[in-house]
Amino acid sequence: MDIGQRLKQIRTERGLSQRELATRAGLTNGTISLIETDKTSPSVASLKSLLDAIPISMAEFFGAIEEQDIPKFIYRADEFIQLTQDGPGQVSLRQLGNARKHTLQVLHETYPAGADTGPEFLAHEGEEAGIITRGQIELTVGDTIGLLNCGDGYLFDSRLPHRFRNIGTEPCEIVSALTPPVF
Amino acid sequence: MDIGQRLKQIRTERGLSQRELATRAGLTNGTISLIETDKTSPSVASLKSLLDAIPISMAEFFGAIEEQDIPKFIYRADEFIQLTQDGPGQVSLRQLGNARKHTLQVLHETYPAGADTGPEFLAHEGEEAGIITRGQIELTVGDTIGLLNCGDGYLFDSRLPHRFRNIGTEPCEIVSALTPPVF
DNA sequence: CCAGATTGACAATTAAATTAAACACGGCAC
DNA sequence: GTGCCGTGTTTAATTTAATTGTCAATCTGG
Repeated sequence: MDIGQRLKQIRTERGLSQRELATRAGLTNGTISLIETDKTSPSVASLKSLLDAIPISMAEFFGAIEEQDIPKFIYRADEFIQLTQDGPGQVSLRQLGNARKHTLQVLHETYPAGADTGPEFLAHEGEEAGIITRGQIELTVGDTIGLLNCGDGYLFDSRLPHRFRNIGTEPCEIVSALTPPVF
Repeated sequence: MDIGQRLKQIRTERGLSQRELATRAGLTNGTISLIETDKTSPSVASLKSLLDAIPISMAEFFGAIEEQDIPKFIYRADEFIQLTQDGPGQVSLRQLGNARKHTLQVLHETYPAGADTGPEFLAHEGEEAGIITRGQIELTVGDTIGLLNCGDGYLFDSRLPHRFRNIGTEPCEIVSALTPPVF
C-alpha cells in the first residue's frame, strides 16, 4: 500500500506544489517530501490535515488505494499476523496473509521444546496438513500416534481429535495449511 | 473524528483485548491504550497493522467514521485551512471549514500594512461581503473607491472588478463571505 | 475469601516522525 | 553565460509516538 504515491497523485492532479499543500495543511514541505518518497509513515492526524487541505476524505483516499491494490502474492516474514501471545515456552502461530479473504489458511508454527497443544484434543471443520521444517514433533490423530521428523508431513480431517507435542529438545517448526480457515 | 473510539468499538465488537490485538499486530498494549484514549495519533503504518490484524480495511474504518460524522458546526482557530503561502508582508487567507461541501465560503483575511491584491482587478461569479475587524483598508469596486475602517463592511457582486489595498500602518483583518465558493 | 490471571491505564525510556534550514536541480528572464 | 525563482530532496535538531515495565481494578476458580 503506497501512501506516498497516492498522495503525490492527487496532489499533482490538483496542481498543488508540496509547499503550497504544506502551508494549507499547516505542515512543512519537507514532511510531504518524506511521506511521498515513503521515508516516513505519517500520523493519522498529519494525513488528515493534508487530505482536508486538498480536500479529499480519508475513506476516498484509502478506498482508491485498496481498489487499485494489486492482489498480493508475496508476504515478507515480518508481515505475518501473530495469532498467539508470544513468550518463552509459548507455541507461536504466525498466519500468512489475511485468511478471511481466502479459503486457505497457511500458518508458520513454532513449538518450543516441551510445547503441547494440550491434553484436551482439538477438533474443527475442514482439513489440515503440514510439513515439519525443523526439529521433530509427536502428532496424535484419533488413536494414532506418530513421531514426525524434519521433512515429514501430515494430512488429516480436522474433525478427528488431534494433538501436537514437541517431545524433543530443540524447537519444532511446522508450515501448515488449513481449509477452511479457523480462528 | 475519533480514531480511538472507533478502534475500541471494532476491537471489543470482536472480543479482542488490547494485548491480544497488540501481539497480532506486532505492537504493544500500551500503544493501543494511548490510541484508544486519544493520547496519541498513530502512524498510518501502525493503524494499518492494527486493522489488518482485526481484520478490517482502512476504507471501511474511515468510511464508518466519516458516515457517523456529526455535521461539524464549530471550527477552532487552528483548524482553518490556510489558502495562501504565509510570510512577512503576505496576504493571509484562512478558510473556515471545507468550502467544497457548502455553498458558502467564509475567510479570515489578514492584510499586512502595504498589502495589495494587485493592480490586476479580481472578478469572478457570485457575491462577496465582509466586515473589517482590525485596521483599515481601501476597497475599489468598479470605479468606486472607499476607505473602510474597523467595524465597516462591504457587499458587492463579485463580477465587478475589485481590489483590496491596506494603505494604513497596521495590519488589517477582515472576516469575509463568498457564495458560491471560489478557489 | 484468597491466589492467580486478565484487563486497561500510566510514567519513563527508546524509537520515529516532524521541523527548520540547507542543498541540488531545472527553467527563464536578462 | 549569470542570477533568480520555483521545484523536490536531504540533513541535524526537535517534537511526538511507541515501547517497556508497572500499577490498580476486575474477574475466576479453588
